[in-house]
Amino acid sequence: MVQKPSIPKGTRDFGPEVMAKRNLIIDTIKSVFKRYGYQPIETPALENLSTLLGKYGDEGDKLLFKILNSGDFMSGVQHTGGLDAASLAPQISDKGLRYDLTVPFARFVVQYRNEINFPFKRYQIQPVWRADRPQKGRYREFYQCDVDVIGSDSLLNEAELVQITDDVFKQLGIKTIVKINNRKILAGIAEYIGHPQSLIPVTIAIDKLDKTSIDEVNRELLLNGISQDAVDLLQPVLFMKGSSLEKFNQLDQLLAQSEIGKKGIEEMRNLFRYLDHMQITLAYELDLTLARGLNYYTGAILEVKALDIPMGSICGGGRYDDLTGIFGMQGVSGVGISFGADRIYDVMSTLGLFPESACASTTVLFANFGDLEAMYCLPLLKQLREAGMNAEIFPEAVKMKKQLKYADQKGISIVIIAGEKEVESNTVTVKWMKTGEQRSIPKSRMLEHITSSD
RNA sequence: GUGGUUGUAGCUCAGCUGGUUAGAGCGCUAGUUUGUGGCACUAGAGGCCGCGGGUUCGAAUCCCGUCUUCCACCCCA
Repeated sequence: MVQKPSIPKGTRDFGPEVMAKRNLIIDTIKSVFKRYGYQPIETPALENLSTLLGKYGDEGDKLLFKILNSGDFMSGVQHTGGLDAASLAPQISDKGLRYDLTVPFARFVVQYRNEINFPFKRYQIQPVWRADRPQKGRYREFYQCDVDVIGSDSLLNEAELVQITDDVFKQLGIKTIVKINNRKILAGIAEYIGHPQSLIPVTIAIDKLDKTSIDEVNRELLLNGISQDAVDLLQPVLFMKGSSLEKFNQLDQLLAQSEIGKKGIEEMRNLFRYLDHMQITLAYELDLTLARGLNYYTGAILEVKALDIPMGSICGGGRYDDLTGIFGMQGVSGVGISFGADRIYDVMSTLGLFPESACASTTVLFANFGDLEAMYCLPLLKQLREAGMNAEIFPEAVKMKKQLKYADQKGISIVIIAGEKEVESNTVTVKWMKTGEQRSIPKSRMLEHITSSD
């Protein structure tokens, strides 16, 4: 045998059973998006590296898949800077695979700004690629399902996104908690502890609080040049207890001197007020330790975690005030979230949340007894399909045992048996696979018999 | 990018400190049942022991490299 074929690390093939379940997730998400008035767009897998680079921080840049230029791309290369990847890469690659859907969307908005009707509500469900090292719940190619509304500052949008996650995860049967925070509050906290410049290291450090100990976090803060006094000031924030409303009241005290902090608190108060009126059924809370790395967020940030299972966030997003500014269009604010279809799949799969019916593709199978009998079946087959039923005929006149086994494994619920006897008497035998019950029916009444028994 | 881990039949795995024809369960095929799936019984097929190199009289087993898997970190969906 030749060497077995394989696929690149971190990528996957999806067989029919897996696809059925993936589609269940994606169809659910899509239908919810539509119900809130979002419209679909798609963008190319490839983007110019210039639109991708610098949007996700240094870490993100490293994780970009870069595409080699076509043709004799080495001919014009200057290697005065040495032969290392860093100096060579910009010379031999000017395209890359998209890293997420938000940045391409910002590019799209700027590019078509004159044709877009603002506020623009769009959804986008496509794969993205990251040159990460794969592990559980982390792939190099995975699907994101993004909803964003751009061109509106209203916090109603943030609230709506929470409502959407509520709808999606309720429908899929996943118990979740939505963690909400605000970059402005984080900035206020950075001001409060006297390190307004160190917003990013501070947030990254406190983001780890749910993973490591408070001592670890404090150590990291000190390592990043935060003074001991500042770390001491931070402690009451990290240990803040109580309901979201109680936390707001405490923050009022702490951040009284910070304009941006007060703005953040006000935003969150309003958001939570909206949420109260939306009758959200899943849990949501203010979580001051939620940071999120993507550095384009400026306002609300949110993340959804599945309860009952240890897994990274299955959904995340936030408000970005100036993502389009990078592409030369100022003053357009957007907010959006991204559902991780692959992680949602993993969660549902390990929790056994997929309904059995998710896999059934065909409802009715006609057994094949030979050419003559098959021709007897063909008009009946067409009749079922026209009635909207998924039906097929077994293509070979092999033993019935084999045909029934095929039906059994494919989850087909009804088998129509029409052999010599049935052809002669102008009937069909209808067999229900689940119960084993079967009945002889005049062929003219087959359709109503099958549809009425559903 | 750093540290670790894994790879044996289609799948899940066993194979002790190197020693003859590499095993099990499930699945698959055929039969018991010439027009009846699941259950049962019987028989059978199926392995470059991830790939490449090395040590040895002898390697699935030891060593090196490589790819892959999974985990922790980093970061994230």
